[in-house]
Amino acid sequence: MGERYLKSVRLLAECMQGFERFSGESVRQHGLTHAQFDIIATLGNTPGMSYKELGERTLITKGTLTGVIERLEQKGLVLRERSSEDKRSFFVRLTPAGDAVFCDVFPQVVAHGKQLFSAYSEAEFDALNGALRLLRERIAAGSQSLSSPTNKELP
Amino acid sequence: MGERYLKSVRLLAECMQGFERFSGESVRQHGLTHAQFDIIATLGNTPGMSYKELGERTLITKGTLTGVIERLEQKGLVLRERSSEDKRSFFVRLTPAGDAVFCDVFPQVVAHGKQLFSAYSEAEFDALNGALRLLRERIAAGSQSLSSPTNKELP
DNA sequence: TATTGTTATACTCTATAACTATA
DNA sequence: TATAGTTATAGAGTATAACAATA
Repeated sequence: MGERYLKSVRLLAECMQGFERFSGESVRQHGLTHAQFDIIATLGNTPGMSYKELGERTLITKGTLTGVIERLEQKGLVLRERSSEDKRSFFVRLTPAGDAVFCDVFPQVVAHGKQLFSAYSEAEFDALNGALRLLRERIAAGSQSLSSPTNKELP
Repeated sequence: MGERYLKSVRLLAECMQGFERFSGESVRQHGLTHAQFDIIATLGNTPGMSYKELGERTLITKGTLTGVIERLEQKGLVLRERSSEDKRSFFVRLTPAGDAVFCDVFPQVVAHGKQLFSAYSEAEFDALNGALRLLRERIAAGSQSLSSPTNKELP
């Protein structure tokens, strides 16, 4: 079938995979797994967040998250504090050491990325970011209509 | 700190993650893991390929690949044949059952995708695909200068 | 009753390295 | 020697479900 958007999806996957080829090596060299770096990168440049929010952002389910955070805590990279508002909830944030790793690992990813994007013009940046921003919007809109079970597809 | 392309990378990751939110559920409902679906999707609509090529395309290392293929073989979804040219090498391809799964799982991913892209205009498609195609090219060019000269070209 | 996070189970993936059999 | 794939190992991620404490 002429499912045209399949090409978009495949392109997206190929680009993401290509980028992971870059970043994966740097991440592993720092003794971090993909899931662990996912957490570090999500917490980086934020004041911290709850397990729930962290799980939603990283697509890591709560049962798994407990273990991943535990290992990062043992490495001294993250900190857990009970929320004062909701005593069921934890607030997770990077320690100074965790922030140092974030700042240390990311430039390495960035160094590859810089090389990758060095040939980009202003216009090409705008085109890429514009296209991705639109896609992200549509994905977000689609997620909403899917998560509510009563919502059927539109004509 | 004006690393502008970091925004592109983040957008790319968010889009990919958003799409995985869609596809992940369908894939798991069919009893496939992410890695297994990765193999199925890579073998789909191809005459088959060697472990080596499969590993390069999916970023799954050879030691892991043995196990993943083994499980897919036990499920009757893939077939391994010794290459007649190079007797060290195997040729892996989907069985009819595997192809059925590919055709069965993919439309479900596609059904979500179709809804997602239903609001896309011709121009928006062109913009997205053009931007992604350029990015893929640049990533490929960057990869060559970094690691092995494995040249992958798609039509 | 619903939600946040923990624990338990069983399995899969992962990196790495040593191994075989071809080349 | 080099390459394609296997095996072994130890650790980590994963889905799922039952559970505790809190809301």
